[in-house]
Amino acid sequence: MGLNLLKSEIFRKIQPRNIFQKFHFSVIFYTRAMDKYDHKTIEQKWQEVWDKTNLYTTSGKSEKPKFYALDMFPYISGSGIHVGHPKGYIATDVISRFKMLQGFNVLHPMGWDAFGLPAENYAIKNKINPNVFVKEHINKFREQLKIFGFTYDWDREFSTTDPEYYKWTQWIFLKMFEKGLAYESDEPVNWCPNCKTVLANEDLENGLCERCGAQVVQKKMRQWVLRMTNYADRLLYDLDNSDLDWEELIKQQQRNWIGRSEGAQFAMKVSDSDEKIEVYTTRIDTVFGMTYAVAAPEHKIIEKLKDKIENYEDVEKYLIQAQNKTNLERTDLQKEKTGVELQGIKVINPFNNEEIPLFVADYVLGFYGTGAVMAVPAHDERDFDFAKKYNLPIKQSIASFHKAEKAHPDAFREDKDTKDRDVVYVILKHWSEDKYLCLDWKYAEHWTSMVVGGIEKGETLEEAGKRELEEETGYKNFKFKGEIDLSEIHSLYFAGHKDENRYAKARGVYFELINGEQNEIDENEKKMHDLVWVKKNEVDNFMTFSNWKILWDIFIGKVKAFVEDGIVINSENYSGLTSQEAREKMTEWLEKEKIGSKKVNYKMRDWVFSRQRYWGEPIPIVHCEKCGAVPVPEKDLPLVLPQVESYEPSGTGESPLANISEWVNTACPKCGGKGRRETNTMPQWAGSCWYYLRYIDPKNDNILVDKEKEKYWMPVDLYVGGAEHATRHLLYARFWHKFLYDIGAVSTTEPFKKLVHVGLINAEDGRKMSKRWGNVVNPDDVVGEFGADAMRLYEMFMGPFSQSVAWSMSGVSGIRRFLEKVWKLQAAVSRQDTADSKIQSLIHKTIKKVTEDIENFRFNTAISQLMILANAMEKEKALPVTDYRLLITILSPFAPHIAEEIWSQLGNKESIFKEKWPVVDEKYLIDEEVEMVVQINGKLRDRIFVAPDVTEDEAKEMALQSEKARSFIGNSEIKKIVFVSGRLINIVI
RNA sequence: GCCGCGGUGGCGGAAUUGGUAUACGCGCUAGUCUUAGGAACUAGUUUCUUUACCGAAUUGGGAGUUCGAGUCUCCCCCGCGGCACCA
Repeated sequence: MGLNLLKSEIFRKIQPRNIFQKFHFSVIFYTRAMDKYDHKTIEQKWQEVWDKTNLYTTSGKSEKPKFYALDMFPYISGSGIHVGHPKGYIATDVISRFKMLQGFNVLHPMGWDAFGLPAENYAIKNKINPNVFVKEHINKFREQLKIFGFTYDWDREFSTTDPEYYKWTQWIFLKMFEKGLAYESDEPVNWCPNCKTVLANEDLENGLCERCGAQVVQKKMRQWVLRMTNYADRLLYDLDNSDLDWEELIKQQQRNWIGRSEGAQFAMKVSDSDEKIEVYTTRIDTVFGMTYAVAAPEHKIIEKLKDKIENYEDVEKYLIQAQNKTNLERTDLQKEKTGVELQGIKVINPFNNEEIPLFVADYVLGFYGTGAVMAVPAHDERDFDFAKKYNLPIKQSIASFHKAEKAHPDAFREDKDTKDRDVVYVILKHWSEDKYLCLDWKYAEHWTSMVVGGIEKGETLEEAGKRELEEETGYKNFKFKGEIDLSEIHSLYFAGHKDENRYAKARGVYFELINGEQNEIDENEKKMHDLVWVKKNEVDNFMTFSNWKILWDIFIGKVKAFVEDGIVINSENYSGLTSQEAREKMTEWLEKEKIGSKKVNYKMRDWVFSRQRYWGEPIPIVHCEKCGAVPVPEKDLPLVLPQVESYEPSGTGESPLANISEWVNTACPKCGGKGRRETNTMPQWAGSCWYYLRYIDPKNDNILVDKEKEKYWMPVDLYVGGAEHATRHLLYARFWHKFLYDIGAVSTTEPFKKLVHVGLINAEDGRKMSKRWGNVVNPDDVVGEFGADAMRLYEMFMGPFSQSVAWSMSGVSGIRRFLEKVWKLQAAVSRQDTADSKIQSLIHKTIKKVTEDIENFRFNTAISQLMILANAMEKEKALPVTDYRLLITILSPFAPHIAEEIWSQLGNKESIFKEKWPVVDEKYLIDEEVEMVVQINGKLRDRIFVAPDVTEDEAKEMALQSEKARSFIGNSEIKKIVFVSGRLINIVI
C-alpha cells in the first residue's frame, strides 16, 4: 500500500495536470466527449423511464424470496415538509433497491394517513372541506416524494380516508364489538376543551393535550373503549419472545407504558362494620410496617361510610377540592401531599389485627389497582412524606442487609458457625464543629466506620453506646440525642478473634460531645484504629462499609424511607425471612385465609376510542331503545361519512354528525324499530393500525387482505419511522394485529419484524427546524441545487441513521463533489483487463463492507467506503470497465439516477436494477503483504511489512532486527513477546 | 426520582471478537490555474515541544484488570430521550 502511494505520487509529478483529457485520447474507448454531470436532466429522464417501464411495480407472489419494506406513512396535517421528512424514506429505498439487486421480490408501498384532528382543525381554519384539503395535500406530498425517485409501487397507494379502505377499519371494529373487546363505558375521561373531544391516555403529554397543549379536564362521558388491557400480557411478553428485531429504546418505552407490576391484593375489615376495603401492594413483605391506610378521593367506601365518619364535612370539602384539581395539579410531584383522616373509622391489618386510621388523600390514584393502599411510611417515600406531615407513626419492618463478601477483611466463612449479636452503631458529633467521629481501622487498608460495639446483657441502647464511646474514644461528656429512626441494619461477617461468623443486628444512636475532655485511650484500642474527625459533607466519601453508608444516609435524611428489599423484622413469625421469601409466604397466607391473593396490575389502560369530531371513521353502531347497541350489518359497510354544513365540533360533547337527522335516524338493523346512529367517530390512530396489511391487497372488496397473499408477504421485514410513535401507533397496531391473529385474519402474531427509528434532522443552528425560527430547509431547493442523488446520499452519510444530526449545506456540497468524481471517472475507463487492476482487493473489501453496512443500517460508513474506493480509482491511470461497473452497481441503491445514467452510457440496455448485486471474491480479500506493528511494552515503535501468513518466529526475528525497536530495547532483558497474526508483535521488556 | 441512550480533533463522525485512535466528509492553511472565485486541482491539518526529525500526551474525570483498554470492571461528572405519586 505504502509503496503504491509513493509510486502514484511520482507518477502525478511527471504527468500534465489535465491527466483525464490525455487519457481521453489514448485509452478511452468512448469517442464522444464527456458531458457535464447535469443532475436535472438525468434525474428527470430516469424517473420517466422507470415510470414507463413499471420498474417498481411489485409482482404478486413469486418464486423469489420476498422482502417487505415499509415506511410509516405520512400524516396529512397541513404543515409543510422539510429535509428531515424524507430521511426514513431514503433508507427504505436504499434497502429496497439493495434487496432488488439481491434477487428479492420487494414490496415497497406508500399511502396516506389523513383522518384526525390536525387535518380537521386545519380545514376548519382555512374554511375548506377536510376531504378537499386532504386531496390537495396528498397531491402536494406525492409530488415532493417523487423528486427522490423512490421505488414505491404507486399502484398500491391509498388513503385511510378512502371509504374502500375504512370499510375494513369499521369491519375490524365490528369484530372487536362481536368479541366483547369494544364496549361502551361511562367512566371519567380526558376531555380537551380546546379540541372539544375526548382523548386517550396515550394522547396526553404531562397531562396536557398533546396536540394543542391545553389543560385536559376529567369529564364523565359515555364513550367507546377498546379492551387493550386484555392483551397487555401478550404485548409485553412478545416484545422479548417473538424474535422481534427492535431497538431497545422502543421496546423499553413500550414496557414502561404497559407497566406490569406483580403484587398482592387483600381486604381489610373496617372496625364495627361489615365493610371492607381492598388494597393492592407490591410490597406485602412490609405489611407489618403499615401504620395507616389511604383511599383515593374517588373511592366508593367514603360514600358508604358517610354516616360513620365524624368529620364528614371536612372530608367532603377535601373531596370537592380534589375534584377541582386538574390532572396536572394532582400529579405534580413537587407539591405537598394532602389528605384528611376519616375520623371514627378504623381498619384492621389482617396480619396483626392492629387497628389503624384510614385517610382520604389524592396522592392515591383512583384508577390504579383498587384505588386504596396500605401505607408503610418506613418503606415507601410517599407514605413517609405523608406520615411526617400528619405526624403518623413510622414503623420499621425491613432491615437493610449486608454480607461481607470476599474482598472484605472480615469476609463471611461458610465453614464456620454463625452467632447472633445485638450491636450498637454510634454517630458522634463534635462539640464545636460540624464534624463527626470516624474510625480508620488499622488492620486493613481503607476500612473505615464509626464507633461500633456489642450490646451486653441487660444494657439499653443508650448505655451500650455510651460505654463504647468511652472505651474507644476516651471522651467523657456526651449528650444522648436518641435512637435513629429506621436504623436497624443487619450484617453477616466473620469475627476473627472469636473464630466465628456473626449475624449482627445493629441499631443506630446519636450522641453529641459536650466538650473535648478526654481520658487516655486503652492501648489495645489504639492499636486497632485511629480516631478521625470528618466534616459532615465528607463522611459519605470517607466511610467504606455499605451498612454504615446506609445508616449515614438515613441519619442525614438523604434516604427517607428504606425502599429496598432486605430482611423482615418486627413481623412475628415472618421475621428473619428475606423480602422475597416473605412476599411468597404472606401471599400464601392471604390465599389460605381467603383474604386476598396474588395480583398483576398494569399502568396501561383500555383505549378510549371515540372522538366527538367529524373527521374520522364513523363508528358502525346503531342505538336502539329495544335492542341496545346494534352493529351495522357487514353488507352495509362502509358506513360513509355524510356531508355536513359545518365541521365545527359542537362542544356539547356530541360530534357534528349528531346534527344531521336524516343520517342519525335510521332503522334498527335487528328489530327494524327506531334507531339512532352512533355519532362519535374513531380516533386518528385507527386507520394506521392495519394499513400495512392493505398494501398487500389494496383493491380487494371481499376481505381485508387475501389470506394467501398475506401469508406470502407478512410480516413486514423492515419498518422505519419516528420514535415518537413508540407508545401509540406501534402499541395500537400490535394490539390490533394480535386481535386479527386471534380471529384468523392474519397468520403472524407480530406485524413488524425489524423496526428502526429514524433520527431527527435539526437545522444548521442546532435547533429544531421550524417556521418559528425561520430555519427550515426545503427538500425541493436542495434537490434543485445539488440533485436528488446528492441529497439522498448526504442524508445517509450525515451520521448514524437513528441519531439526530444537524443539517449542513456544505456537507451536501461535499457529497456533490463525490458524485462529480464518480462521474468524471468515466473518462478514465479502459478495456484493460480487470485481473491486472491493483485495486481488486479494495474493490472486494468495499463490496463486503457496503453489503454488510446496508444490512445493518450503517449507511454512513458504507458511503465512506465508497468514497475511499472512488478516491483510489481516481489515482489509477486507467480504470478497467469491469471495475467501474462494480463501483456503479454498489453505489446505485444510494444514488440511483446517476448510476442508471452511467450504466446506460457504458452501453447497457437493461436497467441497472435488473443487475445482480456483486458477490465478494474471498481471494481478493487476502493481501499480498500486510503491515505489522512492532510495539515495545505496548507502545508503537515501528512498522514492518510481512506476508499475511508469516509465522510467529519469522515475525519475531524481523521485529528484533528493527532498528527502532532495538534502540528502545537496548540492553533490557526481553521478558515476553506477544504475537497477533497479521496485526502486531509486542515485545515486553 | 426511575428506565434507556450517549460523551472521541475546530465540526459531523470512523474504529466486527480488547490489538496501528482520529477513517470518510466538512471547515481551515498554503500553493497551482485564473480578470475574478463561495469553482476546480495539489499538499497539509489531534494537541504539546521542534525549523524539521525524534519525542511526549490524548477518546468526559478517577481507579482497576491486561503484554496491550475508546472498547472490559467499579466509582463519579455531564448531555439527550422516555416515564413520572402506578403503591
